[in-house]
This record gives sequence, C-alpha cells and structure tokens, in this order.
Amino acid sequence: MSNKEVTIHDIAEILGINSSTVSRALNNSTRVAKKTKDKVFEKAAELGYQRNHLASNLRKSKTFTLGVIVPRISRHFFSSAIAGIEETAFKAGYTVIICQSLESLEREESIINTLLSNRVDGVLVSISMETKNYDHLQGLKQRNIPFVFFDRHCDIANNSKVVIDDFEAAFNAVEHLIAQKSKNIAHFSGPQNLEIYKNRFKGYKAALEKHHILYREELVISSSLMEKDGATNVKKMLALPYKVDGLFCANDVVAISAIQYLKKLHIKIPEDIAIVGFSNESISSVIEPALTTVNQSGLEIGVASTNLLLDKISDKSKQQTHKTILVKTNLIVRKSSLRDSK
Amino acid sequence: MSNKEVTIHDIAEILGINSSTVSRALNNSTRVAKKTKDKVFEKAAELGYQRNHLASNLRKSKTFTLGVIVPRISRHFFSSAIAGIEETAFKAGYTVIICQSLESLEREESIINTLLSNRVDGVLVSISMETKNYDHLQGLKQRNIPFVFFDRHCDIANNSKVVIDDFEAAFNAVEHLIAQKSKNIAHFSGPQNLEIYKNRFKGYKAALEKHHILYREELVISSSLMEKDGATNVKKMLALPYKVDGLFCANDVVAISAIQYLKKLHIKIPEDIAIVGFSNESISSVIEPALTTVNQSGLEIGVASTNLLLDKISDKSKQQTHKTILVKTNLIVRKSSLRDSK
DNA sequence: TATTAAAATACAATCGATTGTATTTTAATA
DNA sequence: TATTAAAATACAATCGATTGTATTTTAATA
Repeated sequence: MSNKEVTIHDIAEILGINSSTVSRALNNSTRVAKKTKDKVFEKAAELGYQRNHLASNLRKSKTFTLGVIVPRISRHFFSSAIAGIEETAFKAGYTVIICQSLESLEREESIINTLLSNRVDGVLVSISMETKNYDHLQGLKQRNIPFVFFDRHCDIANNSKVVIDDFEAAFNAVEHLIAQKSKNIAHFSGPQNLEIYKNRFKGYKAALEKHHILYREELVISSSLMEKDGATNVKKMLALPYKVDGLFCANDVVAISAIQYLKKLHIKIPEDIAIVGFSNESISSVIEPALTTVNQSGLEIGVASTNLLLDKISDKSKQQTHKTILVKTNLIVRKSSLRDSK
Repeated sequence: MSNKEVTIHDIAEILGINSSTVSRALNNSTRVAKKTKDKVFEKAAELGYQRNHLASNLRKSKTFTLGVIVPRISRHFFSSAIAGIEETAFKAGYTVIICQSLESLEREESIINTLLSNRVDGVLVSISMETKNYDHLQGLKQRNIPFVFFDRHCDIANNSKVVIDDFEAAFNAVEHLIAQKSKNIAHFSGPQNLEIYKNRFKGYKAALEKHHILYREELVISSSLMEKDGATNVKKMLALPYKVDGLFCANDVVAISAIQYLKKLHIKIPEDIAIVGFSNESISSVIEPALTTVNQSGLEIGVASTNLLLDKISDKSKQQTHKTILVKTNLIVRKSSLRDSK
C-alpha cells in the first residue's frame, strides 16, 4: 500500500479536480482559488504527499542541485569549505552533491560526467594536481553550465574563481623569513599547472627582489608536494652550493615532512633553517617545532564561491560576467621560523 | 544550438531507427544487434550525448543517490566518515548528497524532506543532539527507504547501525584513569537521548564496579557537551563534597574547555585531576597538556555504514534484516592523564 | 522454396509534475 | 437581466528515458 507513492493525480482524483490545479495549488499559484488551495494542502498533508523532484526537475530542467568537486574531503581546508558551501546552498534551497577526485584526473573526468548526467545547475571545483588537460572543464562550458573554481583553479579563458591571494600570502611569508635574517631562501614549489603554485612562486620571487636578494633558479625545487617529497627535496636542497637558511614551502604537508627529515640530520629549526608552510593544516600546530604557516579560511572561501555560483546561475542572461574574488589570508607565526636569538 | 540538449530521440532520428532501440543500445541490451549498437555509440559520442538521469531515474524510480546527514561537516570525525562514504558509494556507482543538521532538529527534519523529495535510494544519518523526536526518521521507515545510523544513533525499533563500541571504549578509558590511581572519578556526560552517551556512561559505571569503586550519581554531570559547558560543569564538580581526582569526558570539546578552566583555577593536570576525553579531535593533541582520548576511525565507520546501506538497498526482499556493526576504538594516552609520579 | 523459430526493431504507454491554451464559472458593469 | 471581463479550472502536450508487447526481419530447418 505504501509502496505506491502519492502523486498529484491521487490528490486530484480524491478532490474531484484536475491534477494541473493541484500542481498549481501546491506551488501557490495565483491562478488557484484560496478555497481550493486549502483543500489541496490539507489532503496532501493527510496523504503524506512528497513532491517528486525528479519529475519536477525533468519538466523544469532545473535541479536546484550543485556539484562540488574537491581533491579530498577529509582535508581540513576542504571540509571547512564544504561546510560553508553546504550551508550557503541550503539557505538558498539548493542541495549539494559532493565528490572527491582523490587527485586523479580520471576520477575528475568521471565525476564531471556524473554531474552532467545528474543535470546539476552549477559546479564548484577545486581541481586535482593531475589536472593538466582541461577538456572536461571545457565540456561544462560548452554545455553552458555555470561553474566556479575555488582555491585550486586553472587558466581556462573567462572563468570565475574564488581564491586566496596566493601572491600576497607568499610575499608576506617570505618577507617574514627575511625579517628573521634568512639570506638564502629556498622554495619548495608545486605542480606549475596549478595557478596557486605559480602565484606562490611569484610572491616568493617578488619578496626577494624587493629586499635585493638575488633570485637563484636552483633554489626553487618543484615536486607534487606529497609527504614522500619532503626528504627528496631536502636532499636536493642540501646538495646545492649555498648555505640555505630559510625555506618557504608551498604547502604544509611537504613542510612537515621536510622538518622531520631535517631533524633526522640534526639540522636545527629555526636556528639553521627557518621554515614557513602554507595552509595551516591541523598537523602544523602539532609538529615540533610548530610550523609557521599561512592560514586560509576554507569556510569563507566556500561561502564566497557558492554565492558567486548562485549569482551566475540566476543571471543566465549576462552569463558572460567573470569574476575573481580574492580572500585574505594571515600568517600564523610559530616556532619553526622564529629566531629569538640574534 | 547547444542550448537544446541531445536526447535519444535525436540519435534515433539521425540513424533512422526508433528511440527505444537507441535506449536499449546505450544500455547494452542483448536485444540490439552489435552493428546497431556500434552506430549508436558512435553517434552518441559524436553528438556529445549525456544520458539524462532525471528522466531515467523517474522512469526506473531508482536514483543511485545516497543522502548523508551529519551534524557538522567540518568536524574531523565526520569529514573522515564522509570521505569513506563518498569513496565507497562512488565505487558502487552511487552519488552522495551531503547535508549538515548543525545540531538542529528542525534542519534535520527539513533535510529529510529534501532527501525524500529527491527520492534518494538510502540515507546515512548521524543524528543531531536535539533529536529527541523520531517522527521524521519513522517517516523514512514508513516509506520503506533503507537507512543506516552511523556514530550517533537512537533507539528506534529495528534499525541498522554502525557504531563504535562506546561501552568498551568508555570502560577502557575509565580503567586507565583507575590505573593512574584516580579514586574519585567524575563523568561529564551528554544528552541521554543519544545512545552513544548512554553507553559511555554505562562503560564508566561498569569500570568503577569492576574495580570496587563506589558509583556516586552526583559525580555524573550531564550537559550538551559544548565549549560553554566546560566551566559550568567544572564548577558543579568542584562544589561536590568529594576530592575529584579523575575525569572522564564524553567528548573532547568539553574536556578541553574543562582543562582550560581548571588551568585558570591553578588546578594541576594530571597531578590533581587526570582527564580523558573522547573522539580524538585534532585540537586534543594541541592543548597543553595534550589530551588523552579515545580514537575512532571515521573513515572505517563511513565505509562500513555505506556497505551496510548498499546491502540493504539491493536486498529489497529481506529488508527486514537489521544489523549492528561495532567498530573498534583505541585509547590514545597523552599527558592529561599520565602520572609518572605516584 | 515454404515454414518456423529466433533475433531485431518499432510502437505505445509510462514515470510524475509542469505549463500554455481552452473552457467554464463567477463577478462586475451596463 | 444581458453582456463582458476576470478568475478559476480543465485539457492536453511535454520533459527524456524505459519497457512490455507487437511487428518485422533474419536465420534455421524441413
């Protein structure tokens, strides 16, 4: 009995009216008399009617659903961003489908297909490290599905994005290292297909220039910034003919594994090498010495990017607006870079 | 041009065949000749056809979508659980809609309605602290929608759940306090509508009994376990006519705010009072002294509950099976409870 | 070649709600 | 009361895919 779901036709039949009137009544249309509406609402409640969004969405070709793609849900930054996204979307009557690429381009492509098939109204995406081919994202564009990058973006023409000011954050981080009397500052950089790493690198370079410190290409060591890269990078760095005394890492993960390896080598932090990371992952405050790092508010980015996306969705007309929102960061100074001696 | 989406009818028309054949071809039915399938697949790829899941789902009344309700996405435990859920669901071809109740019953009810309207195939839920009325959950049941509780559950008849062994975990935690020579052990308990808090309380009591320590009702202080409750609870505790020297908290949040308040009062931890929390939130390793706590793997719980739910969904027949899966925990001993002196 | 079975395809209804248009009812005005 | 406008409701097509049944085509057998 409860197998068959209650439809507007059931309500219509019972009340002896047409299903179109029931539909309009439930949608509170002005075309339906108050008296009829009351009867419909009462009967709907009585029968436990639940509107079938599938049918409704199919007809309206609008789903009130947003797709979200992140590299990994359990990363603190992303889970905060998702929390902000969900809350903002929920308030606006949207539902959120969350997917994680796990840093795999293949999965990312597959996710986009799934989201397209589910006809989401818009997509929020923070791309994977592997994403050097943008065909799947162009696909979104061709289909005219609004999307907004947050945090990790790429340089597709005419996109909207919400990002932190990577340049400025990196600039400040490196200036801090310079203030701590670092002379030879190395940089562990990330995949250069990601704009965030390009900009962090640019900020690093600009800070050196401002303080008349010679930029040396060899001091920039690129990797995928995973845990395993810490030791490898440090080896490369120590093999250089410069006495590195400052290190700016493009994320916390590599900074922390670098610290661990340096400690094994009995190199003192911050005395020998002052270190700054990026992201303020929760581990960064736990490591000994605690890691100085750039704090970025995932929640704020999530909220801002959702609002931007919702704007784009409702603004179908002037779809051509493309915005970049820069969210401010702050440097959290901890022991890994603080030289009280001198 | 790209406005109108490509449908099976377009493909059918171009190839001069019927749309039902196109549908069957795309679904790789044995009723379609190999030659026809090839033509269909080729044309579909050429036109950039994307199956409309809304239409398909409506017809099949099956959505391959799971609803997930958690109190708060950004909590480390829940984001790990969600990561496990998403990964398991994705592998099985399911999509995941994530919603957060923010500990509000009203929002939880509203979310359930949304999920019902979206006709999810199943629901994973960790209930809010406010949830003392189970009507909305009964609604899921009446509609015959499979659901599985994870972590926070309630005592609806005949449900399936994946939970940690709260009793055992609490028992071990309190035994640890006893081993550290605590004689008067208080317990900060949570809302008794949540089974997890009931069971943690039972474990506390059982450990006392085993070690022939008199159980005193006054030593159990219930609250909503929020940050604000730490100081209030501590005040109540110190007003008691017993010299409390051990404290088992039902979550980390209240444990940490208790520690902070106790430090203000210059009460030494662990010397004066040894403290154990519950959940291993990331802050717990940061606080001074670091908090001894029960570690629970969100990922593991997420994976297990998703598998259980998927089983229930495919097992429509023997729907009546109800399972409880207990996931093991371990106690992480840190400074807040370790008395090296004695 | 004629007959029959099997394979392939076409037809048409359906999932449940929405919406433009047509029709009926009610209210307003002459 | 007759006419007209406005309000309320009914009709019917539609969104795109699926699926049971009917029909046509192909292959197998007599």
